[in-house]
Amino acid sequence: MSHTPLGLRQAQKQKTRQALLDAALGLLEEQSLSSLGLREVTRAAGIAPTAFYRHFHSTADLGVALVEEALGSLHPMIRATVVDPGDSEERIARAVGLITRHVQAYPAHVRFIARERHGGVQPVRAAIGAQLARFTEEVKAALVEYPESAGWSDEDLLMLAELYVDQMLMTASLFLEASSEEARERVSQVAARQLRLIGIGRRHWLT
Amino acid sequence: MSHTPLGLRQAQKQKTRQALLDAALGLLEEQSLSSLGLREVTRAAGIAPTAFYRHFHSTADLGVALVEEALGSLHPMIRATVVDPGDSEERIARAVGLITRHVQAYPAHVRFIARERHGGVQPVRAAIGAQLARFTEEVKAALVEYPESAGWSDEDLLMLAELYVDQMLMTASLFLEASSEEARERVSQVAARQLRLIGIGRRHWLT
DNA sequence: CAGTTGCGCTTACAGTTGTTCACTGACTGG
DNA sequence: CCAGTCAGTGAACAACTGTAAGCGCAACTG
Repeated sequence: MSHTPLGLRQAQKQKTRQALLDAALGLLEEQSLSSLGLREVTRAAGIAPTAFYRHFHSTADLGVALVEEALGSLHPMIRATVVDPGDSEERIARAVGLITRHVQAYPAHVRFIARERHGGVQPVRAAIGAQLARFTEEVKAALVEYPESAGWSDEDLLMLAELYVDQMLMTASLFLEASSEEARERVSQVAARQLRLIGIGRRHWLT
Repeated sequence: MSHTPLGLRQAQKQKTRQALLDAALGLLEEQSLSSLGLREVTRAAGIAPTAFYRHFHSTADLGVALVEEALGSLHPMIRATVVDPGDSEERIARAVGLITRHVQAYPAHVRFIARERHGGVQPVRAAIGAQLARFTEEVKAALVEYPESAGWSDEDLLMLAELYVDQMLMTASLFLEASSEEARERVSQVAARQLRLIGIGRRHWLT
């Protein structure tokens, strides 16, 4: 993303910073952030415990950075999906497919977000909430542009956008829990059906 | 619930057991189960650390017991709500009101469930999942009895029930985060709208 | 009534935790 | 080239953790 030339030193620093983030993400697959120890992370990252402070004030701080990493780069993708051309059935298939691929590509990130969204660390919850609010706002902005949205109040558009965002997250989390290929197929089917039902409600909203 | 006569001794035991559960629930307001220490709990409950083992194998075990306490007694209520008489608008108001009151009466329980549903302790996640699956099944069973459900496939009924259950939990969690009375009012409004939209989709599901 | 059960207690141990401090040595800018 | 910066180190700290062993004493059983 941002490639300011970057001296050798800063490059190394960002490398170990990334090592810390990766190590933490790995450890967080089977515990939550509030129980993640600083020493535990540095051990997994292969550095001395005290070096941790060169990068983060605390594990909560690291958590906020992880939120950025997991959700920060997702905004263009969201907008592209909702704004997609095609009839509603095609859009649904595309959205579900996109979630599927994202979960398979970054399972640990998705798990982290689902877990810490309601987790025990306030700043992290706040960071996730802020990012999701941005998503909702973007989805809403995309919805406005549809002809079907004529006559919709701002509040109604927002509640629909929230419904979509929550549904998206719900589906992603269900994908994580699905172990077999059949289970994942079922999650896809159900998610598509639910999106279809919401779409129907949307078309008939203004009686 | 179950009042087998119960000697003095077992009564005292259940009393300290409850003290442990209450203490844990209190501590879990600002952390997650995976970081909850056994000593921490016993300290808050006012008993010696080792006495913990008389009641639970581990904190994960205690977590499972908390799931039972939080969700076990909720089944009759669920069924009564969904099966409620009245037109759909009345039912929506009743459902939202019921969630509101439940969250205000047992905020810590609701927070615990929302937090640990995707939390870092597998057995607890499993216990919550099982209870929610029961809820879903009950909602589905209630839906079948509506005349509007004629012609619905089993899978469609299940996906609708899942949508309702997830929505219910989502709303409950939003209530917790809402600090002011206005914020709570807004959550109510949005939840009602979303249920309305889902209801519309439901009525027009079979083309 | 004696004998047993079992809840909660104290003491103890080995590990782990977050944080401090002073340090080394490679990179950096003038 | 040289003085300064700063990412990472190692040792040390008090505080904390889960768990084991065994005791006292009140509540049960027959």
